Amino acid sequence: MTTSKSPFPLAQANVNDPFASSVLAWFEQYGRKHLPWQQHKTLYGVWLSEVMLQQTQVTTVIPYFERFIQRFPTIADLANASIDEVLHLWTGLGYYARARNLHKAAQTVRDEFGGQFPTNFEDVLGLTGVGRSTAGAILSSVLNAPYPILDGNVKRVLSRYFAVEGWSGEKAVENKLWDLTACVTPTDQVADFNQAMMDLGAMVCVRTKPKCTICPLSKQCEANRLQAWMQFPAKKPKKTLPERTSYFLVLKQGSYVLLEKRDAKGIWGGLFAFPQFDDLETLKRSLPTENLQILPLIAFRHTFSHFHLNIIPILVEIPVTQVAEKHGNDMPSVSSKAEYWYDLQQPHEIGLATPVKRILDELTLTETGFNHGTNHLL
DNA sequence: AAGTCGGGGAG
DNA sequence: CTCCCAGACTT
Repeated sequence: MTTSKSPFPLAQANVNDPFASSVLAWFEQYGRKHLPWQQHKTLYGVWLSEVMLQQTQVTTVIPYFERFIQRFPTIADLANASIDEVLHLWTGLGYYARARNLHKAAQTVRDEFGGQFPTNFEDVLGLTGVGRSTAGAILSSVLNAPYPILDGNVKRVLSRYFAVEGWSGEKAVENKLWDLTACVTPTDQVADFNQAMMDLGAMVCVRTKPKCTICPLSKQCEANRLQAWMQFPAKKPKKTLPERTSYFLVLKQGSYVLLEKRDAKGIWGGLFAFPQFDDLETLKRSLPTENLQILPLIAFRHTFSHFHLNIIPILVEIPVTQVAEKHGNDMPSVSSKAEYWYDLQQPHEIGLATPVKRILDELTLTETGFNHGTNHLL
């Protein structure tokens, strides 16, 4: 017999406590109950939604979730799919490590849990891409298991209600917020309560101009009492994003464009992208033959979490010869930097970063003649 | 503890 | 432009 003490405290409140009862009463009347992943709840569907929702707004996730579930109705379907197809369905959603982790975790479920998504907290937490909050969200949402959650919404509600000082990026503040969420989360009706806290944060206790007059917690909210909602939660210390410039080689021959598969690690990991260079000279030296026409397309900026990237696409067209018609349509192997000639007329389902997809879409418009040869990138 | 990972919604 | 979103992982 074991008394394994989890380092993660369970929900500790009673549903009749003022905090929980107020939140649950509000949820019954105003909470969101018709989101796609809330219908016919399954561990798989809620898991998928929670991963997609990491650092991503609900309205953005919905169409991705629908497409993903339709293509991969079960965990087995996901586990048995190729990573390229998974990344293809993730294209545009960002944070692509989530897709790679999701795919790997699906294979873990298949191989180590007999295809059944685990219901034990430690097992769920062990799946790659699933942290404490996501694990708690899944098990509480589907099974009413008594686990607290701590996402951006809950952090904001609790930071204001208890007037918590400091930025949640600091470990001490993070721990304090975890203690608080465990304290206010009831042991019953956990699914509704956790959903209610997120809905409150998303609909009432919003970042700017919170609707305190209609908030079920305003009577006991410390920030409201102090008339200081803007001070909570403390803002992340801002730093000016560094700026970089890259040249994208758009090497085109007929309807084919050269892409290469990026390393699994790093930015746009596992996606296909144009060969990327720090300067124009290096790009030119990489060209297969001399005397090819260099045509700079319109430059644009793409912003990541931690830097700005100025992108200068360089179009280089290789004349179509008889010999050149024989581009292999083989997908590159798993080796990094594998080359792949992307056919604008018959695009393969692979993962593409948004700026790459944008350029390819423009090329496709030109290629199909729909745009009468006007390239918007020019 | 700090840095790394996208892209977009909203102001 | 700024700020941040149902965060997790790596170093």
